[in-house]
Amino acid sequence: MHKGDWNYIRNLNRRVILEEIVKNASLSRSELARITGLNKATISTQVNDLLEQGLVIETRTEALDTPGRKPIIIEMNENAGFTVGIDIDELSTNIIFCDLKGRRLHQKQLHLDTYHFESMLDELIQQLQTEIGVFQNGSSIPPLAGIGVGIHGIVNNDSQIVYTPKQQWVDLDVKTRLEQAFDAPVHVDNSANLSVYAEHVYAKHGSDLFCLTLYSGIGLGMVKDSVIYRGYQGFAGEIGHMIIEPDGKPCPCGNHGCWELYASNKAFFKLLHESGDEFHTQEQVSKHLETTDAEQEIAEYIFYLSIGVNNVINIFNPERIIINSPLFASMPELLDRVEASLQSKFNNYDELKISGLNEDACALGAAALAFKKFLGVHHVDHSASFPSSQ
Amino acid sequence: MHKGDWNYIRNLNRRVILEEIVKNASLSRSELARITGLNKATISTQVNDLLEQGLVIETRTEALDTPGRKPIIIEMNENAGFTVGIDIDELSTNIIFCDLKGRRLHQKQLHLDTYHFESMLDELIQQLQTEIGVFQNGSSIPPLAGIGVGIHGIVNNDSQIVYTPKQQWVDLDVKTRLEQAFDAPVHVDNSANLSVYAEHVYAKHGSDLFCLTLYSGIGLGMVKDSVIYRGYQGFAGEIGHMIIEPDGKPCPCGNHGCWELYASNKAFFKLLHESGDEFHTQEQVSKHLETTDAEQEIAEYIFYLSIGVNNVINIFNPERIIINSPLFASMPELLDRVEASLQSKFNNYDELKISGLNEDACALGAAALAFKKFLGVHHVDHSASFPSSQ
DNA sequence: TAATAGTTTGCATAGTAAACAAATTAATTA
DNA sequence: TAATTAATTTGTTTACTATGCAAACTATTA
Repeated sequence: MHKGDWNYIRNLNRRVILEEIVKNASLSRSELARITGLNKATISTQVNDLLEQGLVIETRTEALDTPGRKPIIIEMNENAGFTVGIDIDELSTNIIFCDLKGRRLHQKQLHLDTYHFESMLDELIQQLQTEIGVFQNGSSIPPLAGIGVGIHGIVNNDSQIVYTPKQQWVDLDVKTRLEQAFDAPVHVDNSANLSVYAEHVYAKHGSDLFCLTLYSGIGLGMVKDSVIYRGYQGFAGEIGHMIIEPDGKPCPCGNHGCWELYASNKAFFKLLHESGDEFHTQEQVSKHLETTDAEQEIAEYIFYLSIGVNNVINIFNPERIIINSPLFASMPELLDRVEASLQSKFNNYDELKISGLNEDACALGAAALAFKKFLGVHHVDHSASFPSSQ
Repeated sequence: MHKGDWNYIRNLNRRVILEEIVKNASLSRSELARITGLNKATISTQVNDLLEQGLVIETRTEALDTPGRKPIIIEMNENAGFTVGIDIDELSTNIIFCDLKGRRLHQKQLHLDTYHFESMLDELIQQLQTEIGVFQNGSSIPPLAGIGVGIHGIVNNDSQIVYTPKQQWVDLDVKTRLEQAFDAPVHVDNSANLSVYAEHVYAKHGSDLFCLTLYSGIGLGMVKDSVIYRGYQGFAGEIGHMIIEPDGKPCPCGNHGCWELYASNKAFFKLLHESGDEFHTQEQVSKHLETTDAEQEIAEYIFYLSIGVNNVINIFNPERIIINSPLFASMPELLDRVEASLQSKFNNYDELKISGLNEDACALGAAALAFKKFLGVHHVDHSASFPSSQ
């Protein structure tokens, strides 16, 4: 708990005002005063400061059919900066540029050899420099406001990579290297954390939000009161290694019967494989399922997935759970079967839904994190501007 | 996010100061200034306000062997109030009186017929009035500062009882009745939440704390940054119904293989019963185990308990987990066996320990909650005054 | 005398209320 | 129809206030 002096309260109110400007695409000073409860005079001084800093701009409105002076609209200055979100996965690296209104400006998929960390990093920096150069087109307007990086592994609370199961990275520092290369603040976090953060930022805000990412493993991201839950050392969310089958399949983690051996997307592929066919992409699987009945495999998969979802619900009583999974994206009807399996009396949640962000969630969340840090706000609400390519 | 004005900042600093006075049994104004970073003048005005309100008192110190003026010690005024914590369980109701320094003043065990809610409440109110009368001895000094109530069931965020599995209470209001009877604020919460809160308040503060209560069921209480995690509607922590054995034993909740069917204290009793002997109290069990080898039952119990503990660790990456269990209280050596079973690479926690508060945790937490609300602080640290009977 | 505790005084700051200025629509009047 | 007036809303200015801060001051004690 921090002491309060006039500097503290000034920053607090600045934050409150900025958060509203971010949330509501167009606001006048008097609307800000109404929404925040702050005095009109206070709003004026604070907004004028933000104008001087170039963070926001004034624009005119269309004529209104109400009497009285027309309001001057305050909005984010798009030329004040842009953010970059990077999702470094084993096989492909997803890069998304966003403007300060949260809109997706540019996107690129890189294919880096992630097994050699240093050369991957060199390659990433070089390619990113090219992309930024093209985007800024010679000038340096808008400037780079910050970079967010998602790692599929454990990242501690100081943006340091602790461990990644796929590449076996141990204690590596991507933050410092990128900060030196781009002279902008870099924030690194676990991909599940950034995915849920993206869902949080681009969806209507509730008190809490949980996001299950089902790919080669299972990740759980949790947002409570706009804060990502990271655990004591940033290790939270290793829910894939929740044991749901004692003496079950052996897991590289050292235990038996971990959830992700049964309910990850990879586990589903394996189930199909055991029944004969081999698949490597979701498209192949979807096509296969159109013509072939795989009721038994699907039933088994849903059975185990539902066990874990039941557990998450009983532990957290979440308002909303979002499932980010290629399988569910292509077969949304499976969701009903999961919901039907949640039979416990104590299962209490408000909404279970499928992600609309899918594979881009992590990179978008990374960009949103960079944005949040750049502005110094606590809450980012970009629900008004869904991050389409346009 | 609230706006900041002079009133906000004044309360903020008042809270910071009060929290330090609560935490450190004896502090002078100048020490407060050093600790909080606030100016000496600010401390003086704020402390003088607290003195006027009668919340704190000044006492003299012993002679120090340092030069300079002796400090005036500020401490909580014990005559400013006392709190009551009530743990309403199926068979017995535990009542603890605490002073404003967190010390246990008085304790009483009541045996109420909890199956008839209304008559239980009448009886409770009457007995409590007697207890308070005896304690205050005719006068009304110290006054009753607040009452906390722990319920073994689901309590929503408005202190309303939603459901208790044992007594089958549904949608009942204990708060209003007690507030009318005692003219003091009443706060109701789930017993696992209050138990972890007690551990938090009476232990050295860390960033987070998790407490597993193993009695007839299993409860999980979570404290993060001094805030009890309650979930969306206050239903969080129903971890006893986490499924750890698919198609396992049937549970009244509607599912199969819930954790508490395998790892609650009751489940251990059942295991022993299945092997021949029947026990009803922990003393009987402890005595039995002194003479009889029950290696097989213990091994099975530890096996299932460890699965759930593994899951908690992987989901939360907690700093500390506390086990509150009659079995572990009488056989602390079992803890090593649990720790030995946590084999996952990802198991990351700092400390797994056995509760020192045991059956009193809930009532102490209830009293601490009442204290917190009474003072209007966010953090309560009573680690200096372990709540012994003296 | 030196050191430490605590108070007093005057100042700086940022928010507030209220008055004011500006801009715009709607109604009224010439 | 055109000009005037009223009403309404936005945003700024001004005087004021509460509170924290720094520094000077008083009090107390080895």
